[in-house]
Amino acid sequence: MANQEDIFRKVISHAKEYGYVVQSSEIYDGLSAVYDYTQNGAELKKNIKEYWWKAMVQMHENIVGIDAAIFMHPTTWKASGHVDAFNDPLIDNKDSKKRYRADVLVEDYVAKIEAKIDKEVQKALKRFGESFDKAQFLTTNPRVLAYQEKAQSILKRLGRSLEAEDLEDVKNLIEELEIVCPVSGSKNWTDVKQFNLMFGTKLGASAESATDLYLRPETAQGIFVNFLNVQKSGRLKIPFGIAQIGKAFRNEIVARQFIFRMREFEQMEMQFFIKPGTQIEWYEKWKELRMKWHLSLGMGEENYRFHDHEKLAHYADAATDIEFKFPFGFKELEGIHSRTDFDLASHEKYSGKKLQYFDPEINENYVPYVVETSIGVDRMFLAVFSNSLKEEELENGTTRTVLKIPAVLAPTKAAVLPLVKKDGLPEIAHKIIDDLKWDFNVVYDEKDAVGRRYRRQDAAGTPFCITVDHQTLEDETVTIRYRDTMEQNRIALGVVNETIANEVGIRNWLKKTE
RNA sequence: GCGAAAAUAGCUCAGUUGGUAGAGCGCCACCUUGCCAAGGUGGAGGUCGCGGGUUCGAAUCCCGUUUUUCGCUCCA
Repeated sequence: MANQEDIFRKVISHAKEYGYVVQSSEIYDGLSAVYDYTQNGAELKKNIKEYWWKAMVQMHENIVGIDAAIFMHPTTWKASGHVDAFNDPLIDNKDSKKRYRADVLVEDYVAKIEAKIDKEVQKALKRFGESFDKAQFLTTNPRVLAYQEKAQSILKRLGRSLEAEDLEDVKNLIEELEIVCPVSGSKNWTDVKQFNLMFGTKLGASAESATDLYLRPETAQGIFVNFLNVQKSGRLKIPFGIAQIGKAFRNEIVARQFIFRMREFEQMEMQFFIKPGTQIEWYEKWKELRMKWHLSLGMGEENYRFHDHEKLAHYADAATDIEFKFPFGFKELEGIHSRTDFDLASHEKYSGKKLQYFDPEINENYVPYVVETSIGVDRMFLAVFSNSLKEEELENGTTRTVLKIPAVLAPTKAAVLPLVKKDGLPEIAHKIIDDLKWDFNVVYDEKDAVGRRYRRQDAAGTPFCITVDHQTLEDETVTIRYRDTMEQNRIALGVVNETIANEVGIRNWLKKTE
């Protein structure tokens, strides 16, 4: 366990030292759970997104990509269920330090009253035997009636207070009912606080006329509200998918573990619209396809697993996570959900617009079902980065730090190194750079012994080093040195570009799982 | 948000009972070398997370605060 923590610490400090990730606003002591991607991190992130986009959009004739705005009409979030599901009134017990949802505490109390009613019924049943009329008993027994009245008045008051956002009254209610903490047994409560997991903001310059807006807590809704626009303009036939990459925002109570859980994060998701009744088939299909995508990067089959949800979200009828073995254990990397027609049907209801598809095969209109694949860009970044960082023991007893980022994703594809900085070697190296930079991110380095330069590129994650030496002057060949194996080959100057292109091309990587 | 621990140079860390801020690596310049890191010389870089207090004097003791890590809690 201590070892795991050490590894994670190394990952974080390596990310900083080699220009991948730093804490946001570091000079002002940072901002909790917000991180910036610096030069190499920005490239890696961009490459991850491109690898996903090409695999999903470019390689599927029936999937198109969109880019919806972060701001959306506020009603969107009522329709999606986020306004209700993301608003929790919470209260802490000062003695046990436990936190509860205030409404749940009250509801539990009511449940106890209902249990008492039930007990009365059981007692009566015993007393009167066969002739017992339960319905009549419930409407006439004075004790039961008193319980019922109490339960109802509590729930009414709770509902009223929550509706009016009168949190003080919710606390008063808890105190009046003398609800105790199940753990400490004490009535020593804090005030009730509202935790809204969506970030709110205002649209409109003046305060009076401004509209309350939310920063989107998921990108999916931008796809659902545009379902018909895209389907019609693209003349798309079911089954088809709409993909999107974009930022989402959640005001997490606890946001931690580096870039694993951030308040501002980026999602890559695809909503696949299908005929109702075919969802299981497509759900299984996408589970398989998405796992193949992950495995194509060669980061080790043993580092992935499916985790099926037992408790399903309000919108889903089947859900699984692809989990990855992060330095802190197996955690969710991607979610695959069968969302039914929940979202489109809900938007129909709230907007009053029909969001249906006319299926010419069966001559019928229907609200399509949806299977969603949703992966966190930042989590994917962390998966790639943490899995790539290795400390290797070499034969000569020394160790090397190497960042074995899959070449297709590596920020810098090659370093060009003159063996010495004289005899015209730097000039040749610069010429090679001038050619390669049309196609790849490349760097030049002439400082220090070449062995040390190799190690420097290893640690930065550069998969190839091209070295210009004195033989280059004679026969126009250079050596290419491979980061992962440390092997070198001598190749002709004329095939350098092609050689690298083969190694980093998306085609060759994605084909690995076909 | 609660509890615990931590914060000193870009990185990893040392700093004794409170007495003028250090090392290694890295970085920059020059010299030397030249195919798997750590030769030579010189140099830059820190008001010790921030604010307050105690003291003649605080990196060190006390209080507060911010950030990070771990545990709890939450996680559509």
